[in-house]
Amino acid sequence: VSEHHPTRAVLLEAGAQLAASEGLHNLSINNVVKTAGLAKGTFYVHFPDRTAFLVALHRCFHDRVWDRVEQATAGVSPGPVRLQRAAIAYLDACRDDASTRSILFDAQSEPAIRREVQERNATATATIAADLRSMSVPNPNHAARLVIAMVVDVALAERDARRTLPALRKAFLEFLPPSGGNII
Amino acid sequence: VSEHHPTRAVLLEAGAQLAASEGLHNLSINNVVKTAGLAKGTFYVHFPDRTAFLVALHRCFHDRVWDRVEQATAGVSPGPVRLQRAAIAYLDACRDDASTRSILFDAQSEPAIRREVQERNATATATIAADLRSMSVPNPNHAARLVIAMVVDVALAERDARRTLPALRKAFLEFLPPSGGNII
DNA sequence: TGTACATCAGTGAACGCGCGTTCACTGATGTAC
DNA sequence: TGTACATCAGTGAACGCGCGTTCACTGATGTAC
Repeated sequence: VSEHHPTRAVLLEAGAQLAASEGLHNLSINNVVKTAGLAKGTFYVHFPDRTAFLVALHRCFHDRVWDRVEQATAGVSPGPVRLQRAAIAYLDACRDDASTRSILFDAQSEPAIRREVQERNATATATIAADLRSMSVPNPNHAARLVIAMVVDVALAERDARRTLPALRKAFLEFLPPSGGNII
Repeated sequence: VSEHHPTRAVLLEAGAQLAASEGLHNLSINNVVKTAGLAKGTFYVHFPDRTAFLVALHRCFHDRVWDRVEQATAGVSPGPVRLQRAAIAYLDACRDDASTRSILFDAQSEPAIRREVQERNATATATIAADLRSMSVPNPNHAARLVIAMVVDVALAERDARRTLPALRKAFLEFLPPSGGNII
């Protein structure tokens, strides 16, 4: 099975579309192939089982979002500016993606996805910790974890509101140490 | 159906026990009645459907935790001390309750539970906002929301670790404005 | 050019399974007279 | 005290349903000679 087979992409797109319409129970294989306009057997040509599909779906989502974060922070050295730019790029990306809640939050009730999220978060934690360390925050790794918790919460709130929530973003940025609040 | 019927309590206890053993899929009615040692029909004597059961289960959990928070903050006026005491009581209660992850986090993929959590969080937000307001935090309501996000994240981390994580708690308390870190 | 064969994405009927829910029934308890 | 009836928590077999997964098959494409 090629990693970039077109039919595989059709299945993943159908999955993202169903994830957008509230809830993990919509993400049954029956629904996915129906939405994709393919036979049920085709699903198993491209994915060994449902879990593998969910993991692939999550990777797509994360890659999409992470690309935007990297684009926004390319060439910026660790510090408060990079941290703020990363957060804002992340929030904008999540706000624009209708599958955010299902894939980022709900899907964590599947153990396989939770492991995946933890791995991805480890990368993000390291980056944010570098920013915080350069800002002389005492506990950079633990603090980074908490920053992620806040950003994810803002992302989910904005997704539910279907728009940017500037006051909430501002409150978040004010939680960051000293120099915060200067580039928004 | 009496609100405090003993058989009802047996069903809820069985539910809490199953929630403790990783995952919402364990919380099928089949499993609940098997664990409770009752016939399947008995379930429907006490609960109209599965959703109502999950909501009741969540209320039990929340009441248990909230009692401890109120006990820890009784008579303390709004401010940094009350905020810290509430957070610590909350964290201790969640750490000691094996069903924390399933009921606080995973169950939110059920719309009915999410509504329930949002209601309960509204109460908590109001209390925390009062504390923050007395500490002259600019955006008390939004800030309170973010404080909850951090506390919940710490609670889940401690639950997974099955122990208190003092460094993480410290990092959290240091995110709180000025006077923070003085009573731990 | 034509023929024989291999490959492999795609198909869809069929499978067993566990789920949530229903319902006619049981049997203990309480009440009326 | 004994009898008739009402109540209602508890029972468990049965229901239909949608799920994830399997598998023998199709048919288009590529390769060998």
